[in-house]
Amino acid sequence: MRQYLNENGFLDIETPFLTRSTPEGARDYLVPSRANPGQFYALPQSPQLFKQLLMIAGFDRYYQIVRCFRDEDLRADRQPEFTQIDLEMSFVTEDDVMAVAEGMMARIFDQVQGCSLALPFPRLTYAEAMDRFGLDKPDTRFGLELKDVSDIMKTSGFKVFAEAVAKGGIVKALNAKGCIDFTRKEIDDLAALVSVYRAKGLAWIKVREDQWQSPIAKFFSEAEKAELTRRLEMQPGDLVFFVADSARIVNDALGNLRNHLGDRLGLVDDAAFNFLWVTEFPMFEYDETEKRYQALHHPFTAPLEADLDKLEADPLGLRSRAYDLVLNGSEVGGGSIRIHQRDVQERVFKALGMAPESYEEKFGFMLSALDSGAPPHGGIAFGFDRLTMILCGQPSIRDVIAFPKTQKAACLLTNAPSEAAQAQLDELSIRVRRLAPES
RNA sequence: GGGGGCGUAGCUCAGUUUGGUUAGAGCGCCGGCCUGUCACGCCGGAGGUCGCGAGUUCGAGUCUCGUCGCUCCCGCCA
Repeated sequence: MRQYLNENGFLDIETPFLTRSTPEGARDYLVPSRANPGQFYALPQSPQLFKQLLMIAGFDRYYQIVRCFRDEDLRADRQPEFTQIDLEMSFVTEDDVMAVAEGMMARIFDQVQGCSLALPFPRLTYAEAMDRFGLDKPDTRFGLELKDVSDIMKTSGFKVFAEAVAKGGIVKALNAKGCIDFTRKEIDDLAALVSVYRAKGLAWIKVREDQWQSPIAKFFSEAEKAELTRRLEMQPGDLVFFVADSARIVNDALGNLRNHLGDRLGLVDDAAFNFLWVTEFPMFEYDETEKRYQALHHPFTAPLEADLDKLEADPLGLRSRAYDLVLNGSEVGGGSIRIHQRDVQERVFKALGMAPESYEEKFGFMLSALDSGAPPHGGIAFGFDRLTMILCGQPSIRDVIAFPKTQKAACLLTNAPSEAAQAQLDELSIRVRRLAPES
């Protein structure tokens, strides 16, 4: 990686770990400042602003293999401290960043796996990924694609489907080819699986030679059946699943069901490395709890030029110049072309519900840097641990991290975290509140 | 914050459903044999508070309750 990046004119530059907390994004790890009682540093979630400032300062190709910190709950592929291969380039477009990323992946896979990757990697827009796979990180090692059947179902006699469409939701289907022998219990178990993603049910049709065996088939007209058969390519022996709800729930449920079935039916080639770019992510999503828009990627991502007028008019319809690198259904990298104009950056902050005083206080240094003639720039960061995990064929990120944290973010070796001595706390002007033993 | 799984020898695990004498296997370890295959073979051996604590029972690895830990998932992860 270093060789590749050095050869391509990238300069390795370190950025601070003791930095300031930023409002957007994951929960920060805070570090108390002894010299400034009552004040705290935050460990960086990524060197995002620093690398942008480096671009503005004239370093046109930067990289860093850097530890990042996010205080969120752990998963099989998530540690609270993790390593990114972080890079940024000036005067570039998506294509330039992707080409560098592809070249680096090709080098890594050639040297580590001895396999040559086909370049360039396929690209899929976010909209198409969601439509066909239900997830923004589709595993393209197998088929089983989802099909939207909302238009057929909106007038059907099956009220659950028709009403879901009437309320602005969708109905999608997944044809599990040849799975007609699934037992009632197995189907019930799959229904339980999708209920985790808030799907209220899992409808199904077993396609027999002469008829459909299904709790819902009786609600469909002959015309509807014919159209379903055509669109879902239904053949005798097939088992077709349906979920109706909001688009978010339907995609989440069927997308995860698809991955489950792909694995269970042995459709996944373990030796394959399927890379895929997902592009044109939405700029914002709506946070129901906080009642405001949130950046899907981060607030410094440039909106798609063609959508710029939606920034105020239709924030949810606004697409961004963000891209993710997906490998075998796992997000292994993500980046974007950044905002390099102050007025656009301010409009984005405002769309996020931040008042000028607020963003001036938190990001004033960034805004004034943009004022000083920022070049168009963009970059990407790869999850090094996650990439290594996949390269090693391991199911857990802990398998490739020395001294990993447990799921409760503890280190069993050193017994960290631990209580601090009173003298240390005194120096830091920190008073610890004891939790009540029972509550 | 919520739901599930697991905790038995140094390691990986079986045994728990239907409670019953000395709790098993593979690998590893120790000793011996073999000795032109010191990552082979043969023989023998050491090694376990069955996570912890209560309870039920004549009797608990097995059942009940509690507790601790690990783990997977949902939420969360700009």
